[in-house]
Amino acid sequence: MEHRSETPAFMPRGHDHGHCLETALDRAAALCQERGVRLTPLRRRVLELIWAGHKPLGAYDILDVLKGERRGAAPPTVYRALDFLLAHGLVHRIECMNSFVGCPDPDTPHGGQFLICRSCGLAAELNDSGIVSAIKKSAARAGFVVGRPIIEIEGLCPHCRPQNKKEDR
Amino acid sequence: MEHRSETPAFMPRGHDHGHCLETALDRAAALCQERGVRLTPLRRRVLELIWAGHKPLGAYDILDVLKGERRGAAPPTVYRALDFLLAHGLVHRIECMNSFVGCPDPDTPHGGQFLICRSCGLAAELNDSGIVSAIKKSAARAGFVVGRPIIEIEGLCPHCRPQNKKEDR
DNA sequence: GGGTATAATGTTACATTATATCATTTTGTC
DNA sequence: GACAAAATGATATAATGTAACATTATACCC
Repeated sequence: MEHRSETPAFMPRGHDHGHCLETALDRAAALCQERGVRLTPLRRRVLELIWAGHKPLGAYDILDVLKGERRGAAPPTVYRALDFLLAHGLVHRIECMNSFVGCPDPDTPHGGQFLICRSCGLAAELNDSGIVSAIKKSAARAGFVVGRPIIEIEGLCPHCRPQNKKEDR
Repeated sequence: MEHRSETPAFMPRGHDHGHCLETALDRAAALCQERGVRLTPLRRRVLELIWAGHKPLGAYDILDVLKGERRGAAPPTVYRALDFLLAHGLVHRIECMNSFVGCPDPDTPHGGQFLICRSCGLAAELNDSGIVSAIKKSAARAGFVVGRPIIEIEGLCPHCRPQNKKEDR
């Protein structure tokens, strides 16, 4: 019924983020290679900026960095790169924050469900078939055919919730 | 496990929308009375405009109408009324559309799940405990405490989906 | 390697959505 | 009526996103 990924949804506090970043960029390169599309330096850089952490990043946050690095960086510069990354499942858009977060599993197309901590701002992606099937079931009862479900769950992550019952850290 | 409301999620095509509107305004008035808050003419008017149909309405769509009715209507006029209506559960915000839709059941505070037709733009609210519990269960597994779940499901409504198996219309 | 079509990016302008701030008016209460 | 609080008016600006066209880079064919 439910899917368990190899890595925890919320990474432990002191985790080796360099590894996350490197893995993400390598997978992106491989995926673009396979699909015959180009991960240009700009697109790669935007992906890298988004993967700077596990907090969703706004388009204009990205732009602010790019402005210091490229001559004519402007909104379309960022939005076009984001369009590409979104189209290839390399990042997801967090609607309720107008922000973007890296996808840890871009190989198969999917929507994903997002846990967003209201305290520290971290976001984690789930891919739980139980949630999706509950939605499909309920929607079907209303005669509705589900396309893309947007699921963004605001709350408190394991690091920020009051009594920390989690073993790690 | 699941909740069935008395009215269907998507109203039939030729339904008596005047009834929806009247009911919504009456309930809003009663609710504000109970809570000792003021449903001023402006707030009531904004609610009425949102309830003009079952399609989510943007703040600036509302503003365009208000501009023809009041001297100094400006963005804050609308956003303040919306803040009030949101705070009292009279309307919901649809994040993925930057739009607002009337709540058919404002008496008890709730988030709701929204089915949004990509063809005709109609939106319908669900309140399915199965979806919510699936989310809570999956989130708990990640050590996450759920606050407000945002669930917006894009797809095709009973009127717009290809083979219409629905009895009504 | 040069020519050509396409993709990607640069550039400018503008559209849309939302908030901050202070002034004024209205309302409830004494 | 006087006063405090709430609501609205008014102005400006911030934040987010897109349209349109020019230029540059890349892939492909010969």
